[in-house]
Amino acid sequence: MKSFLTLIDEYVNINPSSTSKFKHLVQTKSLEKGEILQIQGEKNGSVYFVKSGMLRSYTIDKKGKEHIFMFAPENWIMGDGTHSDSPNALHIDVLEKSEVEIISQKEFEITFMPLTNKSNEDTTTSMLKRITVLQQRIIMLMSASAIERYEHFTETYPHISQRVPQKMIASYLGITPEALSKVKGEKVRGK
Amino acid sequence: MKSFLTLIDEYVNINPSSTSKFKHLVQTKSLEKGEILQIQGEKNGSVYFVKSGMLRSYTIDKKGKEHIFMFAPENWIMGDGTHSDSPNALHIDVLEKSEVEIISQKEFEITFMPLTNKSNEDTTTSMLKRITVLQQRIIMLMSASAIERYEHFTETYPHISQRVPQKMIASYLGITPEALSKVKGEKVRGK
DNA sequence: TTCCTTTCTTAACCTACATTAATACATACG
DNA sequence: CGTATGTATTAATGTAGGTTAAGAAAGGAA
Repeated sequence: MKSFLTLIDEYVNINPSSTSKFKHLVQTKSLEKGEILQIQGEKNGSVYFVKSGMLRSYTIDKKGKEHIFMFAPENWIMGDGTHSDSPNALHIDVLEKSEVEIISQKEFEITFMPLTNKSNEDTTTSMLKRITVLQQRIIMLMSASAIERYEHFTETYPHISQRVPQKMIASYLGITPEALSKVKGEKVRGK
Repeated sequence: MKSFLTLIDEYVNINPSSTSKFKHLVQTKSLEKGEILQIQGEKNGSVYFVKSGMLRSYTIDKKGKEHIFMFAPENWIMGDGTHSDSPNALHIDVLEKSEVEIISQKEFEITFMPLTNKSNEDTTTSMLKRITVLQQRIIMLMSASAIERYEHFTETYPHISQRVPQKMIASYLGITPEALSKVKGEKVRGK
């Protein structure tokens, strides 16, 4: 995955006339662990390219329970997933001290995505990939047991599973930390 | 949602030079209930626009259990969701006698999607919508009980829930038909 | 280092949903 | 029409994972 500014540079090399038309859309920022970037239900959505560190997105349900939707370590893009004029579906916050590039969701959709569609096929392809990943997650949730989902997660995202607390992995998998600890123990011992 | 041929017509009106360059990509077909259109794991993926009737997609897990992924009634597009050169993630078959427009997934990605991106923003927007729907389904699976998911489904897709057998709704929700029958009964009586 | 907070584990008990099986009902078909 | 096949309901029993609670381990800050 390329950063926003990288994609803009590539585009500007091809269309030098538009030199600084795009760069001001993107803001580079340092973020501290614990910072809250956006709130579920509000409308100030942005899209983040993570240069270093890690972000996460999550929902809080009616019973007050937190469900992690995704993790975004370096070189990932994190966004709300909904359209820019509907309220945010997700909270987004910072898990590790991070460097990010930020663009408002509206500009991302209106200005940035059409631009990348012309200079390369990146955006469309990455949306297709995203859809595939979401599909697989749904299939997992419907058909696999807690321990199977855990093993799939650690195999698919080893770099993430080693960096976040286990209770967050549990939240991503849709189970409680106690249940995860239990099934892990059962597997190691008797299986 | 517009049919493939409608989108091609709109494009050809703007670019008359390309008149019959695209139409031969799309095949219109009548399908009988029970026909199997594609098999999980194979590589002959197509994308279907449903003019009438209904299709469904589903996986079969290791234990042989079927999990319905989505229903596609008239004016919906049904596809595998994966990239054209990876094996199909899903089975697709026919729930009701249907009329469909068919395009191979490869042509859909290479020829058709770029075309619609130029003539209108339809494809990108509809991919964003698709992502939103998948996200909501994941959140539902992680945070809502069986009866809550059932009610959400019947409210969101009343036209579908009245046309398919209840056991298929259960399969879509990720529970057994027996469990669905039970929670519905409990709700009607004591609540 | 020491204290404090967060995270992990274990265990007892509880609940939502799965499994199995029997019965009733509906639909299709020869 | 009657029989076969698919669908829905109900009930008995099983189980994965939730809840609660407490102690152990690990990490952070002064």
